[in-house]
Amino acid sequence: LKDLRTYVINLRESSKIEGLRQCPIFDDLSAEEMKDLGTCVTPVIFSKGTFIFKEGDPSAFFYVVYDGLVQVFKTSGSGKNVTFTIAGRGETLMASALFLDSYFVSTQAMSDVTLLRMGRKEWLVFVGRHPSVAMKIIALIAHRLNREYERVVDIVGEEVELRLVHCLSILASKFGPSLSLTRQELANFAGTTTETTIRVLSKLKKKGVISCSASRGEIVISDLATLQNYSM
Amino acid sequence: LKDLRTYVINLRESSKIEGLRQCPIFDDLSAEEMKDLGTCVTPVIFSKGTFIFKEGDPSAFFYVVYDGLVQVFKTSGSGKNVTFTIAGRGETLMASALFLDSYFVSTQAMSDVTLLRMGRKEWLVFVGRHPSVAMKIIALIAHRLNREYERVVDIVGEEVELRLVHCLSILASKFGPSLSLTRQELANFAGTTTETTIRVLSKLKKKGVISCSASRGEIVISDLATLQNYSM
DNA sequence: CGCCTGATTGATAAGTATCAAGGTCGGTGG
DNA sequence: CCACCGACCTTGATACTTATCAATCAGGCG
Repeated sequence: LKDLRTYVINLRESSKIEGLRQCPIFDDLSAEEMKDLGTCVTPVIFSKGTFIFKEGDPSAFFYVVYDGLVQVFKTSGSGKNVTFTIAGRGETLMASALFLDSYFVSTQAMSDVTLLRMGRKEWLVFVGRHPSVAMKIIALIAHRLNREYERVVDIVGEEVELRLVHCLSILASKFGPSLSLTRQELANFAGTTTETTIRVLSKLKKKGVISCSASRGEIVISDLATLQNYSM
Repeated sequence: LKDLRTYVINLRESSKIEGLRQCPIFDDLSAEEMKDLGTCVTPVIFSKGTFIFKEGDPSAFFYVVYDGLVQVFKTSGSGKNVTFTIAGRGETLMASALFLDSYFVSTQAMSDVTLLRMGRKEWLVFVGRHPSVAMKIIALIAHRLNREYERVVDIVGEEVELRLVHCLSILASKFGPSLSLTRQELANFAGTTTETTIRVLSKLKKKGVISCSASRGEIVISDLATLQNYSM
């Protein structure tokens, strides 16, 4: 059992519903509707490092993160990984991909992760019956799209230093000032190399923006305000 | 009247509906529903070079391109433009932005352009009443999002040459082998400079992938197949 | 204690942007 | 009709940013 990397678990109905409530796309649903939704949903655990799905897999399940962190990324032709987002509690794993035939990104558990999942068919039917959810999904992807547009502008127009600062800023406003990330993971997120990331981080450390205690897969941001309107 | 850069025109109801029909998000609507939609829509002309809306403007209108080409882009802090897409007949101009408070990209007429537009409020009500449209929109943005993800992977992981080839490939499969673009416009699309674009194009010309007749704001792709599985 | 992963630093090379200078085409106005 | 002007294209030389390669260091875990 110990080696099993993915397994279904039991969770009280109330916990499932509470988990779903974390997800803003369901904000407009009544208690009744949430209860219905809860019955369609199965909790699943993926242990650290497991792939939840891979790019190109047929899109079979809708997922909401109940607990843990999941990395969402693509791998380039030359084998580099680019991380697009790190999903935490209450976030969906590409809710929009279910509207296409296959997933267009890969997802991997960064820690042991509990997810709530639902078959694609049921999900599509559910969304079709709840326009409010559909509209929230649109708003959500619009945000994502904008973020990617900004990332492209950043990569093309700005220097690595600024890009890394933006990434840190995004991550810090989502997860707080203390980030559990290796330099490698941050590099993937910013679309650069580990070495360059390290060099920039030391620079930022000198300027006092990030803390010196940053070691072994941890980065601590001491001055978020400075970080956010940083301009080299 | 000649100097007026934006003006409302009249169009027969049947033409409006025909224009809307070009847009795949309305595929599932009945003739009746299309007729209703048609009455909510106003045709507007923007002359070449005019901005239809700018990044940050409150999102006031939903637009479908009836005729002409529209550039969708963002401008970086350092003043560079990055083009995300070139919208032609039947395409929406960021249908998803209407679900946020403001536009997150700018749009500019690349030629004289006729658009069909509809107030934001009516649009949101309409989508709320037609789940099929909402779901098509989700699928559409999912595609867009995927394309941006791919673009990021390209920029980070591949060389300019390959990136330009991808851009040409995308444009050619959309607009045919003969593209009316200046090198500058292509450069913005690929996220590089005019000079680099030119150098790559001459290289491709030597290899016979694009035609020599490519001059004065025109690029002719002679061998799309080779282009599509090009690998330097 | 030794191994393995992640962090760090330095030297070097490659890819592109930038800057500079000309060339070509098309249109406009005298 | 011709000459000029401006927009676009082209080419070359140079500089800068960042990736790559190589080597070392540090800490946790079996």
